[in-house]
Amino acid sequence: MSRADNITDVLREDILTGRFEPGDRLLEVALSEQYSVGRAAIRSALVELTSEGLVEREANRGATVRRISVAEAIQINEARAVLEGLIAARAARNASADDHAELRQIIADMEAAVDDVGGQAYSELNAILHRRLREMSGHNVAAQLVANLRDRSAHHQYRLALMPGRPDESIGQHRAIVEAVVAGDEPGATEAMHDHLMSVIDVLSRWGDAPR
Amino acid sequence: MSRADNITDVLREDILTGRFEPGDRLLEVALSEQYSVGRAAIRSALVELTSEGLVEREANRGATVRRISVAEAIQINEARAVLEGLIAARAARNASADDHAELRQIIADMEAAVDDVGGQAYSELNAILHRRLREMSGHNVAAQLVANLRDRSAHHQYRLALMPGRPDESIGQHRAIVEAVVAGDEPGATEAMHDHLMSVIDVLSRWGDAPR
DNA sequence: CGCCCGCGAAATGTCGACAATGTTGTTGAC
DNA sequence: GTCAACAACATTGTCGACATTTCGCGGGCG
Repeated sequence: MSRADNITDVLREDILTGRFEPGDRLLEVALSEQYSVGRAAIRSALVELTSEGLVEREANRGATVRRISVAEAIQINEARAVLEGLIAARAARNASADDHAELRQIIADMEAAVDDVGGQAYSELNAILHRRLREMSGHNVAAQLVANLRDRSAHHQYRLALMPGRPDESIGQHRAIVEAVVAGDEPGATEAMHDHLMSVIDVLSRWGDAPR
Repeated sequence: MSRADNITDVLREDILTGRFEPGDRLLEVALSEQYSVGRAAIRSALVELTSEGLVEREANRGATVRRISVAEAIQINEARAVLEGLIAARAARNASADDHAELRQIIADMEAAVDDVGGQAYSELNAILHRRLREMSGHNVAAQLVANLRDRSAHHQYRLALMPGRPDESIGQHRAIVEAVVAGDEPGATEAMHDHLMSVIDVLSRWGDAPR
């Protein structure tokens, strides 16, 4: 431990990986000791994470890990759907032949990982695919917004990855996205991406407010 | 002056209204004296505005008002286009009869303001229309993202409003948006909003890199 | 017995001073 | 005359102490 370089990234990671759970209080002095950095650094990190939507701060009452309702998670993924639709279109326009080969390889790896238990490998490949598409799109503004939205719904996303049979359902959608991108079909890529995220939203809304 | 309540809002406003111009240095001590608040408050505000994309900070080198290129302004408005498309669809779904009347009134006011010199009145009505649509949509996530994107491209937006004949061009698009929303036509509202912002992008790209 | 006031602990907010870092201007040798 | 090392300055980053606010607890009063 004890890297004072960028405490914000460390704290963000610890929130995303579940080291802190939604609703947990984030006391400045406690974090200050825990990460062995000054309280000022912690404050700065909390301000930044607040405007990223990961932390909630009330005046004079401290900070907590923001609790994301299922309804909000749905909205987040709706926003993702349209933004990633734009990204997919740009990826279809800009991707090189090398990019096409890489995307096809990712799909092949996904097919191999579909039957893995836990879905760990598939989940990572899913993250890689989306990230590479963002990079290929060249659309920095949309890419950054999506990255943030992904973080904000990370907790729900994690639980979703655990659903049995979920990889089976999404592999076809991923293949459709890549095929449209490789074919340079911009509207097709947008629509395929849209369909993919709509199916995520579908699962979320089926959850309603049952578990947890 | 001298309101220490929320220095971030004051600073943001001063940047958006051109009190500080892109590229201007934002020295902590100078701002601290100018607004009569502690340096800590200024630091906090700068961190927040940085993650909003309005301010740029380099380690040990200070903060400046972020310079937005025309290319980035185009990306910002592309992202806005898809997000506001989502918002328009939700507004079409959720707006009440009172909302419909209010939207029609705004369009009527716009028609009356089209010939005003300077475009000041029209520009304000434009802001009101978009803001009300965001509120009617009930889609908080998209609404907040769009509000931020609007701030980030405010400087270019301002110059765009000065273009002669611009209100004439956009009034029809605004009318189409409102008509689709009032009719409850979700895809139509999305498309009308998309067309509207695409015409903004069109003007921006025609600018290319000529002026400034 | 219940309500209200006030005290105190805990946490955040603020301030000032100092350390670290980057920048600029100057001096001196080649 | 030019370039490099150095010194003075300006600015951010960090730390510690103090002020302020909030909330819980308990005692006193009706």
